[in-house]
Amino acid sequence: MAEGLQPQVGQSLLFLTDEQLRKGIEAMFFAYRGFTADPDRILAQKGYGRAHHRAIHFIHRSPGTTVNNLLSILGVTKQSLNRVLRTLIEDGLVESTVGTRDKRERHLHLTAEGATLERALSDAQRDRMRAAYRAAGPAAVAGFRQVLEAMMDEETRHHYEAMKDKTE
Amino acid sequence: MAEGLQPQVGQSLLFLTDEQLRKGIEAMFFAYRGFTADPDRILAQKGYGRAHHRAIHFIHRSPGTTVNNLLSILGVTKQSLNRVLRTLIEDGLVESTVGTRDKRERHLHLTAEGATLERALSDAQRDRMRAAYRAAGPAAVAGFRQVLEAMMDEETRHHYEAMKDKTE
DNA sequence: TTGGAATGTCAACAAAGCTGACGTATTGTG
DNA sequence: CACAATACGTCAGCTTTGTTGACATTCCAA
Repeated sequence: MAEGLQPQVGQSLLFLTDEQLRKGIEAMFFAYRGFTADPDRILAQKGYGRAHHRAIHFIHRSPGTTVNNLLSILGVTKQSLNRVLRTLIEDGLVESTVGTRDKRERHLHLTAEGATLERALSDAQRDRMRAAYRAAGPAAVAGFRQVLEAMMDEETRHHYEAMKDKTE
Repeated sequence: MAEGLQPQVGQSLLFLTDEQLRKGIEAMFFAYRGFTADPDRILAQKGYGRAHHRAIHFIHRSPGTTVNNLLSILGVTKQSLNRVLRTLIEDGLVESTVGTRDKRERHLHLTAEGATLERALSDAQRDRMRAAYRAAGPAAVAGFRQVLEAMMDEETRHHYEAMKDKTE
């Protein structure tokens, strides 16, 4: 809508045409399906869904995290998260312990069984990611990350940045 | 799980470490939320959801497409798509016409009102995309697309490729 | 011409999001 | 201390969007 109105400065803005943007949008849609396909298959066997995967991922990522913290990372309501956490705790994949400093808080950890599932899920997802990275090469990967980061909401980017340097 | 076992060839495989892959996975998760946030707000006002957006997008993209074709692009069941299409048709955003050659088929088009909503949705989504592209630059965008394409399922990539060159 | 394949519709159910209300335990503050 | 705020859990009820199963219509080929 806007691009057609401005003169192109050399060829440097060709990547910003509506057509290029539309392709990017569709690429994002189709790629995200591939991105979730492998874990989805594993989850379906166990009777879980993507919501369980997300909880498991971020508990693994930040062991001992509180419910509230998880809530703000996932961007869902506590009722919604609670439904998922309850089943994971009942099934013995997640452990919830009362906080020592603040007893209102619950600290979340994966049990051995939970860690096993986490491993299976992230192995599957990483395998595809690795294949894509390898096919595209390091320079493309850097660009990939740059664009994704620029696409995030301001607040979301803070969560992302905060976790970025944890283990490097 | 696998990376630690192989010797790194110079520094060229550093981008394939589990840690790098994990960051890519989280970037994908967080970015996708941003990617859908703007259209979601518009849709919520009108009482629609993401499924309506996807239908509208691809009908706009391929006017006259059949239900079956749309089905294979979207990767959902016909019953699920049908519910969405029915409301869009009832609300006068989409027109369904019986096929002339094969009367079993329905050909789908956007009405003027449907095209207006499509415009609003894709403007919003493109605005964010454009900002991200502009911030990252043309080289990063090329890499972004490369990695996304490599991440798609084989069959999905065919859909993507088929639509790629339609208007260029 | 008739039976099977393809296309699309209706019904009922499940996962996972949401809002709103409320209970309980704990913490912090005036 | 009294009381407000915080953290968490839960119940009820609704919405979106996916699923399977059953069925009507249409086409095509034996």
